[in-house]
Amino acid sequence: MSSGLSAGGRTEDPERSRCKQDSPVVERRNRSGILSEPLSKSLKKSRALSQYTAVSSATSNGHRDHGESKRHSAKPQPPPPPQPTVSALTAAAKLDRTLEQVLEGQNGLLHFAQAAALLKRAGMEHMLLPGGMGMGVGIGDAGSGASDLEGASVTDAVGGPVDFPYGVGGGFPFNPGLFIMTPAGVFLADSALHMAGLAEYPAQSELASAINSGKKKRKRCGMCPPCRRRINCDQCSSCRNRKTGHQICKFRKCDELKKKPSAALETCASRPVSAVDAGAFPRGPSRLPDTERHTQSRQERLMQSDGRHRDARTSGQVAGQTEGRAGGDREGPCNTERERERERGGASGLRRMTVD
DNA sequence: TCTAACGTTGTA
DNA sequence: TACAACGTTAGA
Ligand SMILES: [Zn+2]
Ligand SMILES: [Zn+2]
Repeated sequence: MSSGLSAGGRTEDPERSRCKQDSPVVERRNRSGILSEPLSKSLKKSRALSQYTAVSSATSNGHRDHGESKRHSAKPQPPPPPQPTVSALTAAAKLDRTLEQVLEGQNGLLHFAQAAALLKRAGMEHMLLPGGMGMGVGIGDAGSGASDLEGASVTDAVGGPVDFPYGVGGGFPFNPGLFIMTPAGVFLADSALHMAGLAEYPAQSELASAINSGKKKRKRCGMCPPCRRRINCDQCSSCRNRKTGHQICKFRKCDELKKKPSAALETCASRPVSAVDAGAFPRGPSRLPDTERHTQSRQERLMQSDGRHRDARTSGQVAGQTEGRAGGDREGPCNTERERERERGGASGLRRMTVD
């Protein structure tokens, strides 16, 4: 099974083919560090996401037989681990995972820290706050929390908005939800600025506008379970069709991106992404209106049910070490909020700030 | 310039 | 409604 099958069906991806032939167990890592499973050759047809989802629990890791079982009756599992040979591989994978997880966690926390720092600074400048915003800016925290941040979102790591360690600064609650972190920069929700009395803070970037207007592509939030996942399942249609589909593995598709921009905005804007996860905010509609989301329904469900539960680590392929790579998607926070805000009222959704 | 991935569109 | 493919954006 694992080995040599060249792409099963359609065009074989160069990536896969080359790796596969080598060894069944070989981890195929691309420049980004994303691992691709040895795609089962058999997988020619794409299975519906629902299928992936459905089975996931059962197969967590050791159970699923390689591709065969999936094809047969068992449903294909999504990202379950490809356990090729396992032993050595596993060990290596573990190391990788740990590493990347740590990195990721740090990355996420870093964003928070950055955002917090920005806000803090801004607050000080504008409000003449005493300096002690009480937030040491969790960088330090990041370090500690990072380690276990694996599947959890940053928010989770910090305990949610309520527990946000950064504390309150000068009366300004550093609620993670107020920060919109994107690879392009850190944005502050309007509400955040208002709270801090910085509503007038300049800096709305063009980028924000562009994204809002839909001209720019949104980016992965980098914090949701799918984003955290570094392994390409190689089983989903996106993976199998990577060449022509140009889509990221369904299990790695950012939750935010799965939502329509407008929908995403609602979600994000209403409450912080992380906060949402944490359940800290009452948040109204966690679900987007059908009209708003297309892909979301199936994909989201899929990911939520599967993706969230089983992390990349579980899956077996560890993906990227530092995902620093690739074009396009580095981790960043969700910018969907902006869009949403914009729909609601204008472009004042977020303010972008720069950190020094 | 290449690759990864987002967004859109078309088809089943 | 979901999948597949294409075009385009974007980072390295
Ligand atoms: Zn996949
Ligand atoms: Zn995400």
